[in-house]
Amino acid sequence: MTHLPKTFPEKLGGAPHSKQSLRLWLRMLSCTILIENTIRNRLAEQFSTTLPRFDVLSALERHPDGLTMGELSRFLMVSNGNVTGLVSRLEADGFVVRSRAPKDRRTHYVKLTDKGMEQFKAMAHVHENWIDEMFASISVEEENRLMDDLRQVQNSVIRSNPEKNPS
Amino acid sequence: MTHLPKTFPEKLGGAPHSKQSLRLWLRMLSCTILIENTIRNRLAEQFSTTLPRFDVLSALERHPDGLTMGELSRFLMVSNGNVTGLVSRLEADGFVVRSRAPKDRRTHYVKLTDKGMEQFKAMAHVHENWIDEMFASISVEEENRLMDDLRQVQNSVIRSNPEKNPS
DNA sequence: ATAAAAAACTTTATGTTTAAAATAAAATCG
DNA sequence: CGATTTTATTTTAAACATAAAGTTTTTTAT
Repeated sequence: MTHLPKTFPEKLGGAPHSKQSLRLWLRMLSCTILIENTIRNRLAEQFSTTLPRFDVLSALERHPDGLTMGELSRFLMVSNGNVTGLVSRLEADGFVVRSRAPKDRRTHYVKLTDKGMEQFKAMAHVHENWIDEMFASISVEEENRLMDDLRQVQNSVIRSNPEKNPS
Repeated sequence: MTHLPKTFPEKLGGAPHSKQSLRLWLRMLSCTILIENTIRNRLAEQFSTTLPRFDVLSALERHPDGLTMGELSRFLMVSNGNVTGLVSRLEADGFVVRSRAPKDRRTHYVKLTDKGMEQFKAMAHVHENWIDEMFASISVEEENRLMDDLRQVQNSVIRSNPEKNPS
């Protein structure tokens, strides 16, 4: 169970890598949670904000022309109902604004306000330093290799799910 | 204060790997969310359950002697209050049992019931197949490399956070 | 022995998240 | 044109999640 036998009894026809993929997935997950929790704690301590709020501001900063609610939810890979609540709270705090599109009155465009941009910039710089610190003992070669391999994983996952990509 | 090496060339001149580490982190994150969402959707469709519930059952299956609430929350890397609610719901549904320790009456041991074990086994097999499918086009070499590199990342993150490891 | 501190867990308040249902506007079609 | 369908978003209800404060029990230091 924990140790692989010397003679690896894989079937010829394409048996998977035993539990190797599962272990890899669990390591990816714990690694991600570890980093996420670190960022979450520091955002709370130093900026009194939360990771989802930071993620919304970050997404909007990368799209200066604004995003619709649906685009935002797909970009962040969360449900659309989730985005509604987050944006409402951020709007109440003056960090973002919603505006209806003149053409299609169903769509709402969300944009950063000046206050939101300022707040994000202050956080982004520090946030990037946290990431740099956390990855400090990873060499550039390792980082490039990880980038490539993770891209392969993304492609593999998408390829394995032909019909619907999860929201 | 930190355990950074004495010669830390990036500290002086400027940006370390530029925004390379940030990009890597964002790719790790999107990759993880992609897989998580896939699993979440399939657990809902095929077993009418949720990922957090599956995670609890999975953790308990790996610890047949049971876990305390605190051990469980640390193992899953979630808050202790979160575990209380999850376990309460799972207990109400008959998948787990809580029992007080005779020695230390503060601690509650959580264990799988037979029903919980049966339910988990049914899900675990299918779950492993999902993972295998998602990683189908990743070679064994890539998987091993990713395992190693992600271990490096874990170590790097832990090393960068000397005082408190995030819960 | 007794008070203070620590540990294990729960509770509370707030916020996040999802799936599903509801609403509303636009596009399609007969 | 009017009916249907599709699209964009919001609302709802339940579950999930966190931090902080509270409860009970054990340990430690007087």
